[in-house]
Amino acid sequence: MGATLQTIADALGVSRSTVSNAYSRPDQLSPELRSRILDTARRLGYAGPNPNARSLRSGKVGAIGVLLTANLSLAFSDPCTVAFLRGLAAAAERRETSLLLIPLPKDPEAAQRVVRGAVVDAFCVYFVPDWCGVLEVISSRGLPVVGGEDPELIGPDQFHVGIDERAAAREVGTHIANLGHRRVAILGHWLVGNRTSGIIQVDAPEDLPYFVTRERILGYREALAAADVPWSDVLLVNVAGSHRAEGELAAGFALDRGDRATAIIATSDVLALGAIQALAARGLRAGRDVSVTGFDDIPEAAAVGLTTIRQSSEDRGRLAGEVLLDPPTDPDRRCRVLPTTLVVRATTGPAPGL
Amino acid sequence: MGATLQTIADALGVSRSTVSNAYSRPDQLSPELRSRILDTARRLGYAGPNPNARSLRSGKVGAIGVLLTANLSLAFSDPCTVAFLRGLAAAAERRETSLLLIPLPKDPEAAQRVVRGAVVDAFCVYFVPDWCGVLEVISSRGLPVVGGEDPELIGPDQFHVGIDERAAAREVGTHIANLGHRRVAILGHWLVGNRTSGIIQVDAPEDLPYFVTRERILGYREALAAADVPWSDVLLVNVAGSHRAEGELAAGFALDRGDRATAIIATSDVLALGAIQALAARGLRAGRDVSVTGFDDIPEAAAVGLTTIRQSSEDRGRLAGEVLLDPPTDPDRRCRVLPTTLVVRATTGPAPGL
DNA sequence: CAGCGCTTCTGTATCGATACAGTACTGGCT
DNA sequence: AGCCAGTACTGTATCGATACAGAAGCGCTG
Repeated sequence: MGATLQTIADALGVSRSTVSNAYSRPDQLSPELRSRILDTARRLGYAGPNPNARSLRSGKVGAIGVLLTANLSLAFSDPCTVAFLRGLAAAAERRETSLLLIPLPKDPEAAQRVVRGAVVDAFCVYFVPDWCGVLEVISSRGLPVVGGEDPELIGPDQFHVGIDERAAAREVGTHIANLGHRRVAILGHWLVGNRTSGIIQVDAPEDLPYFVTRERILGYREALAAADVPWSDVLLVNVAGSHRAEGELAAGFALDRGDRATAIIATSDVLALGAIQALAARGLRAGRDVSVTGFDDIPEAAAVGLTTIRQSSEDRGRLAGEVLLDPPTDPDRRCRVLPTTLVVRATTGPAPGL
Repeated sequence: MGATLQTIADALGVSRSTVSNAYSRPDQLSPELRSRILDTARRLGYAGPNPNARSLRSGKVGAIGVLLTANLSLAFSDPCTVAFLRGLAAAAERRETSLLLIPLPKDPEAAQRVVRGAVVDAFCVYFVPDWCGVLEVISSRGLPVVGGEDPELIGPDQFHVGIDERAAAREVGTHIANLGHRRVAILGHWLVGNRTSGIIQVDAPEDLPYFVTRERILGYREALAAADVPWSDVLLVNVAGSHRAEGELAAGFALDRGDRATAIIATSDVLALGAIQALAARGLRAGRDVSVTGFDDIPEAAAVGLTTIRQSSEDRGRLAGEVLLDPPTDPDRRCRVLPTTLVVRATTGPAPGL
C-alpha cells in the first residue's frame, strides 16, 4: 500500500524505469539487479505494478467483456448460456485472458454507460436486445466485438460466430408441418420486452427486439407458410424468461382452450421441457396427443426424448473467444456459421386424427 | 478514437475539467453547457471518459475478481460452482458491479502474477489450493477478499462466507457408521494435485492442499474413528476432477476388489452420481448392496434419491457478494457460516449382512 | 586508439482522466 | 456600499505506470 515503482527506485538509487523493467522486461537488466529490486520490493510491501496504471499506459487489459442477457444471475440458470461460457472460458484461459461478466441494466441509457465504462480489450455479445444501443457504444470505443447475433453487423473490428437461426427453425417448422399439424402454438422467450407470459399477437415478427428469437420465429413462419398454415392461425405465446416453470405456464395457454394446439414449438429446450410437464399435468402425452419441439439440444433433451435442433453452445463460445483473441485477417472468416442438425426424437408424431 | 477530454475541451474552448464534469458530475455545470459538450463529443466521435484512466485516477474499477478452480472451463461444468456464480451475480448486478472471472494458471508463480495484475476492487476466492499463494498477493495489494475457505484467514479486509465443512462431513460419516458400515471408501475430488484418479494413501489428511476437500475428509475420519472404524481401513480414492465420469471410474477402484466397500462416501454429488452409475454397471443397487453419499444436494440428487448434505451454493455466492459490496463493520460479521442439513434418501441403507 | 556493437541503465514524455483548490460572477441581505 | 453565499467554471497537481530515445561502460577489432 502506498509503495510505487518510485519508492523502490529511490530505495535502491536506480531509476523508475529500471524497476519497471524488472517486472515487465527481465531481459533488459542484469539478473542480480533484478533480484535485488524484487527483494527490496518484497521488503517494502510493494505488490507489483499497479494494474490500472499499467493498462492505462500500455492500452491492454487482458480481459474480454461479456454482455449477457439483461439478468446476469438468470444467465447462470440457462444451460445453453453456461455451455457458451464454458467454451469462451476455455479459449480465454489458453491466453491468460479474463472474462468480465457485465450485468446490463434494463434502462438503455444505463446499459450504454456501463458498456462505455467497462475496462476491457474486447466484447462478446451474447443475447442482448437490438434496441439498447450497446453495439454502437462498443464501436465508438473502437473495440473489437464478436456477436452471436445479427451477422449483418460485421465491420473491420466486428466478428460473428453463430448458427443460421432461421434455417434451423425452418427445419423444425417443416418437420411439424410434414407431420400434418395445422393447429400450432409457438412459445417464444422474450418475444417482447419485459411483459409477462401470455398470448400475444405479432403481425410483423421481423420487428421483434431480440435477434435470436426473431430469427427463429421467422424460420417457423416461413416453413409453416410453405405448408399453407397461415400465420394468423398460429398461436404465439410470449414467455417471460427461459425457465422451465415459465414454459409450463406458457404451454397452459396453448392447451387450455377449445381448439387445443396439436403441436407446440418452443424456442428453447428449457421451455419445451416445461411444456412437456404441462402436458403431463393434463394427462396428455408428448408425441402422441401433442407434439413438442425444442431448440439447443441440452443434455436433458436426450433423456426426455425431445425433438430439437442440435447446436453446440460450447463450440460457439470457444470459437467466439478464439476469434477475439486471434482476429482473422481474412474478411471472409470474420463471420463463422456453425452447423446445426434437426434431431427427431419421441416428442413429435403425426397430428392426432390423421 | 484518439479523441480525449482535451479534444472536446479545445473544440469548445472550455477546460478539460468541465468536460469531465459533464460526464461524471452533471450538477457541477449548467445543463446547456453540458448538452453542448455532449453534442460536440458525439460529433467528434468521443466515446466518453476512458475507463482505464478513470479508474487509475479514482481508484475504483467496479469489478470483483473471481478466482475459481484451476480450470475455468471446468468450473462451468460443476452445478455447484454455477449456482455460486449465480448468487454472486445476483448480488453484483444490484450494484452495477461486474465479475471478472480469472483463470488461474497451474504454475503458482504465474497464478500470482495473474492475481497481481487483475484490474479489480476486490476478490472472491472460491476453490483454490492453499499452496498457490494468491491470498498473500491479494493482501499485499490491500484489496478486500471473501473466501469460502479457511475461516482462520480473517483480517480487517478479509471475509469468510462458507459452511462448517467438517461438521457436515461428520454427519455423513456418523450416518454411515450408524448403518453398520465398516468397509468404507471415500472418493475425494482433487485430494492431491494434478494426479490421475486412483487409490492413494493419505496418512495425514490435515496436509491436503484443498481446504474444502481436506475438511470434509477430516470430518469423515472423525466420525468413522468415533465408531471404531480405523482410518487405515478406509479406502481413499483420489478423483481428478469433479465430473460424473471421473466418479464412475473412481468408484470402480472401490468396487472391483475382493473386500468390496459397502459404503462409498463421495465429496460431491457429481461424484456420487458417477458412483451410482458404476454400481448399476456392475448389477449392484445403491442403498441395498452398497450405500452411497454425496455432498451439495444438487437438483439431480433428489431425482436419484441420493443421501447428501444440503447446502445452498447460491446463497453462499450471494452472501459473498454482499459482504464484499457492503463490508460489515462489526468484526463478528466478517465470518458467516451458512447452515447445512443431512438429507437422508434412498442411496443409503444398513450394511449388507446386518 | 578510434570505431563499433552490445548490454545495461537513465530520463523524459506520455497514457487520459479526476481531485481539489481557487477564481469570477451573480444576487440577496443588511 | 459591503458582505456573504452560491453557482459555474478553470487550472494545476496527481494517479502509477510504460515507451522510447539516449547515455554510459565495456570488450573487441583493424
